[in-house]
Amino acid sequence: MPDNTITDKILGNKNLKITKARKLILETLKGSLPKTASEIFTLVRDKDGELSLSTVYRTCETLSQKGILLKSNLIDDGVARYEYLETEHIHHAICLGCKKIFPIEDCPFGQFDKLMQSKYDFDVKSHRIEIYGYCHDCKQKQKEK
Amino acid sequence: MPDNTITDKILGNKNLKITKARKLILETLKGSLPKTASEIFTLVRDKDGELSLSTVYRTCETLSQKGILLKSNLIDDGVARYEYLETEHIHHAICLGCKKIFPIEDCPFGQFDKLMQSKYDFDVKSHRIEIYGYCHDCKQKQKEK
DNA sequence: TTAGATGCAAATGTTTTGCAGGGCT
DNA sequence: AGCCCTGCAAAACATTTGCATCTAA
Repeated sequence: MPDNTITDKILGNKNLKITKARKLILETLKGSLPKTASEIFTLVRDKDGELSLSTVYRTCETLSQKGILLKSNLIDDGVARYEYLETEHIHHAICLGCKKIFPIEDCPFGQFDKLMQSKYDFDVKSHRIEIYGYCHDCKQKQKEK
Repeated sequence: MPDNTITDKILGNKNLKITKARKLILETLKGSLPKTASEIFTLVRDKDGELSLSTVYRTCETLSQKGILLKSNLIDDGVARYEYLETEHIHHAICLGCKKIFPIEDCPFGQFDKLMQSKYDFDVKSHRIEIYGYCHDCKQKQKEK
């Protein structure tokens, strides 16, 4: 009676045990914006199961090291965030006003990796682009000041 | 007898008092790679003056908010780093092996800001590109394993 | 059965803050 | 003089870790 969900496959392929904690965290993060450990903790609790905060930290760390999640500090507020690493390539725009994170589908990076290779002898594994500015809403508010 | 160094001008232009702490920190950061608060603390101490660690934090925070420094968490090790925001546009490549940070002069970003504007109505103030991979040295070591 | 996962509580390390004194303008 | 800046020590947070218990393979 194998209930092979996508989540199970992901974990299985990386030699990771399929546990409640891992499934809950992946389901919480899937298709959503980057979240902090304590946000994940709360979301999981609201949904079904109980997970300790340290398990959230440990699990997110493990999944990040396996390349399933991406750990980042987009907002530079001293809190790490984890996001599901989609196969598609996604970057973010961060509003300096409300600190909201907007996903950006366009990646202008095309052949840059090759340049890094030839010019710096640097093997590019991944890259991240972050854009800082003001979103539509906050732009309005700025004008009102 | 105005000894108007560049540092003084920078501070003056932003309506910031010219204090020992600010000068020391700016001089320490100028033209160097991103540094943590405690690295700055040590470097300043080794050079001339005494600064408390909390002053380093407070000053870096202030200078970041004025756009003189850039605060970042490039390495995702839970420690914030501050760097002097040069007029020229510089990005970084971070080696996943030794965690060293390499400055990259090339910016492939040309007209991307305009796209952000028209497609997302997002006012771009600045952007950051981070590249993760293996530097020349660590590439060698990887092969040896 | 057994290595690996989890929960709990305590420890660690970074960053922030309150308050009193000192320095810049 | 007046307000902002700094030092010190304590507080607040985020994250990690040790150890005992549990669980997936």
